[in-house]
Amino acid sequence: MTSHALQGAKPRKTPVQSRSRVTVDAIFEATIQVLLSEGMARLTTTRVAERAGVSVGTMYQYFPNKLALIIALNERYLNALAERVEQTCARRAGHQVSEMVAALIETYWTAKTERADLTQALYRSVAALDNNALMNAFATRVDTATTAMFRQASDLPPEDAAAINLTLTTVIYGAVRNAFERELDKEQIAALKARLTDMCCAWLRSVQLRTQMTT
Amino acid sequence: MTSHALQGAKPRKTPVQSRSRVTVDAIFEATIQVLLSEGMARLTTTRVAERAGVSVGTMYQYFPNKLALIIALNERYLNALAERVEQTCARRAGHQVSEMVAALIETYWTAKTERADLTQALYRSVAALDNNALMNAFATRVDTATTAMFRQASDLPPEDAAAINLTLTTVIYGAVRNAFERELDKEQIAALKARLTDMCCAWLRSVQLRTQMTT
DNA sequence: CCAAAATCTGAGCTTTCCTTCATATATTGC
DNA sequence: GCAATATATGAAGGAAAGCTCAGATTTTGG
Repeated sequence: MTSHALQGAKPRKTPVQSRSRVTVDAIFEATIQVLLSEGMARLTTTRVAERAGVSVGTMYQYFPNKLALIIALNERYLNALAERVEQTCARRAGHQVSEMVAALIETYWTAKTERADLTQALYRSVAALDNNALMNAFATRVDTATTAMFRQASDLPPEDAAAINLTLTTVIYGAVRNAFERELDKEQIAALKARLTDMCCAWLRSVQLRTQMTT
Repeated sequence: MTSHALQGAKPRKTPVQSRSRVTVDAIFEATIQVLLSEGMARLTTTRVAERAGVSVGTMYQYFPNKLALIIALNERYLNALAERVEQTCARRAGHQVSEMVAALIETYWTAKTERADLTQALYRSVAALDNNALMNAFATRVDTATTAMFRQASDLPPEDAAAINLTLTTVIYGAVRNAFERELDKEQIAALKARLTDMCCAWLRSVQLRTQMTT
């Protein structure tokens, strides 16, 4: 089902000349703008093409259908996000868990905050896709990076990394998303971020205490 | 915008005879089934009516349009959920925060787990609506109940209730949702639930320690 | 400078689906 | 039993949107 869901979602043709690369970029940008101004329900191929300043036919030369366009847009965004998380993780090898958690939250939170409206629009567009594959692929990729990081924490038994990773990432990603779906002002958002970090660290300390006792 | 989004979403006619109440129930149940089997994208009025064993015209007698149907379905579900949370909250007045948190997680988690597939289908249907109003109304209602509960905790300064409530609910609701969107087996889900409770409690203890010191 | 390849165009075909309404049937109150 | 009211029907109108294709335009490589 997973592989089938992504079938026919690949670009029909890959741009080779520079003008077509410009075209594809324009289409992506137009998709974002339509998504923001009209919402997923009113996002049509004609509207996107019009906004991008190209004809519908051109759009269909690079995306076999509307779904493929939305999927490609999300892949683009998720890849960029995954790269940032991977960088963050790579830089924290050997540090303390608390630092790792803080860095992870920081990275994720900033990435989402930079374009909060886009973040929300994309969340919705994936939901409308009825397609788990996309998010799962991203989750797996990021999980690999974060688990590897936690395994190299200076103050954590490496064998606990996987379990701790699952808990932390679920809480962090979930909380961040929820924070953005509520309509909160900047202060509340900032306060939440600090408390989320606190909470994760408090839990980690309690876990560390427990493992010390049994040693 | 909020009020406008819900305009025309009210039932066109309220059932008065018992047979029509049966009809409306059948339509709701059919909507759920179509949502589960076909997904939001392929949910059409004809399909719903067919599944419900009524004609399209009948459906339009109670719901002015497709959107209203989806909204009504979600309202129904969210109201039931809100009631359960309110009950949970009412029963914990005067208890310790840790008990409150555990009860809140328990309630929320079970409600979502009972029909995990429906939970996910509804999450997606709201997303497709592009409608914050619905979720906001629910969030506000539940927040009132939980904040009131925390204000009556035996081991918490009442003035901290609001802030603590925001943090806890964001983390809990977010984490629960995220847990359901990942494809995890039952064991992992159960483990997550326990750790989420642990985490909230660990944080609360650290907050209590800090306020004790300054007193 | 020219042929081949790449890219672009957009009117229009087709499909899908929402919604209406004139008509028919069932229920209620008297 | 009979009017008034409530409820059900589903063919058909109409609008919206996805997608195609035959031909025009631009770029490239030699």
